Amino acid sequence: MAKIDEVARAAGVSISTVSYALSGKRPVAADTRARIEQAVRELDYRPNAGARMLAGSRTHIFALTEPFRLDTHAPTHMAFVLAASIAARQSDYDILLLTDEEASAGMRRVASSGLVDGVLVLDVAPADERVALARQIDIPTVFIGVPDDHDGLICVDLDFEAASALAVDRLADGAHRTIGMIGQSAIAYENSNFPPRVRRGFEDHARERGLEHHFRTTGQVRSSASAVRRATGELLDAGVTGLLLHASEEVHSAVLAELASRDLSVPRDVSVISVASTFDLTSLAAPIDDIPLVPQTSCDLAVDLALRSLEADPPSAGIYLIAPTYRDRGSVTPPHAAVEAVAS
Amino acid sequence: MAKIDEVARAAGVSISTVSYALSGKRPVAADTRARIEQAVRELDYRPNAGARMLAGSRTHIFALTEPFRLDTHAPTHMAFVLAASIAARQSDYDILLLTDEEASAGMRRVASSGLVDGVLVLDVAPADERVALARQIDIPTVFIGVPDDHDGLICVDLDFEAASALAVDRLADGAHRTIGMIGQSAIAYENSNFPPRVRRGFEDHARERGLEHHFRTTGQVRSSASAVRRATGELLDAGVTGLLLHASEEVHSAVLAELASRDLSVPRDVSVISVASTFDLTSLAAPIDDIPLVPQTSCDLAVDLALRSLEADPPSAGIYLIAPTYRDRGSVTPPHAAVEAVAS
DNA sequence: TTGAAAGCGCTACCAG
DNA sequence: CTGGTAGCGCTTTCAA
Repeated sequence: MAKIDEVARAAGVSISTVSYALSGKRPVAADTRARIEQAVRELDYRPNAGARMLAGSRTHIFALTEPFRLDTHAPTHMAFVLAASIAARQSDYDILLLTDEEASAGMRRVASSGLVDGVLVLDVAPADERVALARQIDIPTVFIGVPDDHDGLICVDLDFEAASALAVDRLADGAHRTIGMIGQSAIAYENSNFPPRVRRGFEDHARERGLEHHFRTTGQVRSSASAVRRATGELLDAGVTGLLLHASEEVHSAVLAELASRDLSVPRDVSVISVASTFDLTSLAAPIDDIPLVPQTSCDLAVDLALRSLEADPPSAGIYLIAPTYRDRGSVTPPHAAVEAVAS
Repeated sequence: MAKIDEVARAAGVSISTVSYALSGKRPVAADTRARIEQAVRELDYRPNAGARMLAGSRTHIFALTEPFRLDTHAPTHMAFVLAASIAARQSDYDILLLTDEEASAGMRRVASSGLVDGVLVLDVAPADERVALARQIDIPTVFIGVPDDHDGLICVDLDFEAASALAVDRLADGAHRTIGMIGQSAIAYENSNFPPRVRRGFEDHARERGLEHHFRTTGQVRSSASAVRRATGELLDAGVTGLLLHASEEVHSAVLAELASRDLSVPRDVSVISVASTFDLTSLAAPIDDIPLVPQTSCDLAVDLALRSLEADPPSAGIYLIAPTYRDRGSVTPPHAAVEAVAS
C-alpha cells in the first residue's frame, strides 16, 4: 500500500522519474533505475489501479464476454477463458467477466464507464447480438470466432476450411478414394459459427480432389455413443476408408470403439484425422493425427489485435485466420505406403 | 462519455448534489433528484470507473480466483462462475478473473494495487495455497468451499454432511435397511474438499440409524460407464434397496441403465436420491429426488459476506453452511408405502 | 437541502 | 537525463 511519492523519496528522485522508470516511456539512467527498482521492491510498491486508470489513457483491463449457451462445450470454453486470461496477463492486462444476461448491457456499461480498454468476444454465434454492440461502443472489440455479419469487425479464428482441406489432402494423398466425416450434433450446424465451415471445407475440397465423400452428424441435439457408432458404421458400410472427425473426446472414443469391434485397425484399414480438437488426443485407444484448434494461439492474436487497436495506427477490420497445423501421430496411411499398395 | 459536471449543469445543480443523488448517501429533494435523473438519462451518463475507484473507498470489483484443475468438472465450474457473476452484478459489482498461474501472485497483485474490494475463491482444495494468501492480503476473502485449514477464514458451502444425512433419513423412513452410496472417482476423495464430507454424512448417519451401508467410488481417476454399472451391481448384490448418488450426470444415467437391465424399477424395487447435484435431473430416464447444490445460493451468500466485510461491523470468520433442501420427484418409497409393505 | 473545494495517486506535459 | 505540476473525474468533508 506504499504510494509513488514514498518510492520517490526512498530512491531520492522525483515522482515523475519513478513513473517513467516503471512505464519505460522515457529513458532513465541505469543507476537511477536501479535505485528506484530497489525502493519498489523494498516497499512492495504497486501503482494504484484507480489512479492509473484515471490519469493514464489505459485501464489495463479487457472485458471478456461469454454467453453461457446450453450447447457450449464447457471444457473447450474453459480452455478459451484460461487462454484469454494468460494472453492478457502477458501484456499486463486483466480480464473482467461479462456473462450472458449482462453481455449486451454489460458491454455498453463497461465501455462507457471507461472500466475496460477493449472487449474480447467469446463463443460467437452466427447471428450474434454482440455484433451490433461492437459497432456502437467506442472501444476496440475483437471477436474470437466469425459471426455471419462481420462487416467492419475484427475477427480471429482458426482457418477451419483450410483445416479440413488439409485433412482431406492427407487422406487423398494416402490413396483413399472414399472418405467420410463425423461432425457435431445437427443443432451445432445451426447455432455455432464454425461447424459449418469445417463441413464446407471437407465437402468442397473432397469434390475438388474427386473423392467420394459422406457426412454424418452425431445426433439431433446431444450425441450418444450409440448414435456415433451407428453413424460410423454407416460410413464404413458406404466404403469409407478415410475418416475425418470434428467432435468431442467422447465421440472419438466411440468411433474407435466401433472400429475395434469390427476388427478394423488404424491406420491399416481405416485412416483417421481429427480436426479442430481442443483436447488431448494422445490418451485415446489409438493416437490420432490432428489439426488442433489451439485456444492460446487464437487468444494471443486477439489480445494483440486489441492492443494494437489502442495505438496510433490500428489494424484494419477483417477476419484474421490462423493457418492450420498438422500433427502427425501415424493414424493416416502415408503416401509412400499408399503408393506401394497401389503398385502391388 | 458525459462527465458529472455536464450532468450538474444540465440539471442546474452542483456536482456534489449529482454525486449524492446517484449514490443516495445524502437526502436529495424529490424534484432535484428528478431533474438529475433526467439529465443522466439524456446524456447517458455513467460515472467514470477509474475516478470512482480513486476518489471513493470502493472499486466495485471482486476478484474471482479459479484454478483450472484437471479434475474440475467443467460444467459445474461454469455454473459457479456464472452464479458468482450474477450475484456480484446484483450489488453493482463486476468480476475480475484470476486464473491458476496467477491465483497466488494475482491475488496479491489485485489486492495491493487496489483493483478489487475483495476476493471470491472458487474450487477450493483441501490444502489450498490460497488460504495462506487470504491471511496475508488486507481485503476480505470468501471461500466457496472449505479447505482443511480454515482458521480465521470465511467459508461458504452447502452443508454436505446434513445433505447426506437427510438422504439417509429419507431412505430409512422408507423402511430401507440396507443402503448404498455411489460417489465420485477415488481421486476426488483426496483432491477435493467436499466428497469426503458427503461420504462421512452418509456413513455416520447410516450408522446412527442402524442401517447396513456400503460405499463405492466410480473408479480410480475417471469414471467409466462400465465401472459405474459394476459398482451398482455390487451394491445390489449386497442387498441394497436404497441408493444415494453423489456423481455426475453420466453416472446417474449409468446407474439407471444398470437398474433397468436388471428389470428393477424406481422406486418400486430400488429408491434413489441424488445428493449435491448441480445439473438438471428431470431429463433422466427416471426423475430422481435430489438435494441439490445450488451455485446461486452459495454465490449470493458469498457476495453478501464479502460486501458486509467491507462495512463497519464485518461478519465473523467461520464456516457458513447452507441448509440442504429436499426436492421430491417420487424416486423414494414414501414412509406410508413402507408401512403398508411391512404391514402386509 | 445544497454548494465549494480539497484531495484520491497517478500520468504526462512543460521546463530545465 | 530529471523535476515540477496540472490535471484525470469523481467522493466527501466542511460550510452555509
